[in-house]
Amino acid sequence: MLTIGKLGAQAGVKVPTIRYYEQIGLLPEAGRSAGNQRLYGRKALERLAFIRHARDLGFTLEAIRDLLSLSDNPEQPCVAADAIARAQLAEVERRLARLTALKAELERMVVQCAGGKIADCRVIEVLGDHSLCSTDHRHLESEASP
Amino acid sequence: MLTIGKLGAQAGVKVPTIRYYEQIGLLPEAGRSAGNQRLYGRKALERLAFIRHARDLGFTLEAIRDLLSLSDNPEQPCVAADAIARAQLAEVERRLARLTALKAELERMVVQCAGGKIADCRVIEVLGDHSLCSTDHRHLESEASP
DNA sequence: CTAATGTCTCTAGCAACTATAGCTTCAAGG
DNA sequence: CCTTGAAGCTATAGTTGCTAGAGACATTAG
Repeated sequence: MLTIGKLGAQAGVKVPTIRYYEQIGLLPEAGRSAGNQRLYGRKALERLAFIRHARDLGFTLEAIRDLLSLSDNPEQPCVAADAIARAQLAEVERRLARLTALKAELERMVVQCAGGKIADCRVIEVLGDHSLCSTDHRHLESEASP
Repeated sequence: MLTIGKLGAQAGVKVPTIRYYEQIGLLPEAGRSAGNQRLYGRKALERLAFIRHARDLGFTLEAIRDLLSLSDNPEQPCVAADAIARAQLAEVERRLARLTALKAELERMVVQCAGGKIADCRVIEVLGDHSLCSTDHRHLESEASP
């Protein structure tokens, strides 16, 4: 049996985070010792590892909740889990595209800063003036005006 | 003179967000009309565009606060602004690396889910079992254990 | 002049934790 | 056996960057 501290160390999750996961129902309420301390077994460790891993992959806690409920009834078809993974993949690809454009722009900014005064600093200038942006990068304007 | 709505439309920032920026001191308190409504001029528009642009590039509001205070004294050397931009670039590169690994794993998950039952679905398994991860993708274990 | 839209303040909420305070329990050393 | 320090407990509040709602006042189009 593991105390919450050992569990957290093994799963790579901080102690308050484990209690938080229990509080929001991602982890079942743990059994307690005589002195009211939480005790965990192998199943809890696996479940927490699952959550940890999914978080690392960028799944929201809501998506993880869905995945867990799927894995709790393993006779259902795989379609739902597949859909969740596909949605996440699409989201990841969107973020990748954004970050790539963003990186290009930041590199441009950094390269152009020749160490002069702020007055001629391209970092400030580029941030202040949209027209200095690279060609067709439109900075989420579509996203931000709904 | 622009009302807050026009300002927001021109800068691509929602009205409550502008009030929020004023509240946390990123924008100075705006002048008011006879009827107590905020009124903005060209300078406010520029400052807001700067903030908007920097947010799009992923700068935190704290970093933006620093950049703004820099640009308010334009006789200083550029080094600080350069450092902020470089830090931002490094952070973006970290996120890119993570997302790229993540995408590979999600693709693997989606491919392996061939439409069977959950019981044989790798999507769940991959997330639950670290050892099934692709080669050397270590899922931030280093980052998460401080 | 009225109706619709816009703006005002204030409060509360979102995700996903993190931190603090003030206690109790546990494991190990002397 | 006792003490001390780490680890645990609960409960509450804070974080970042907004977003949403309520209820009242201002402005503008027809």
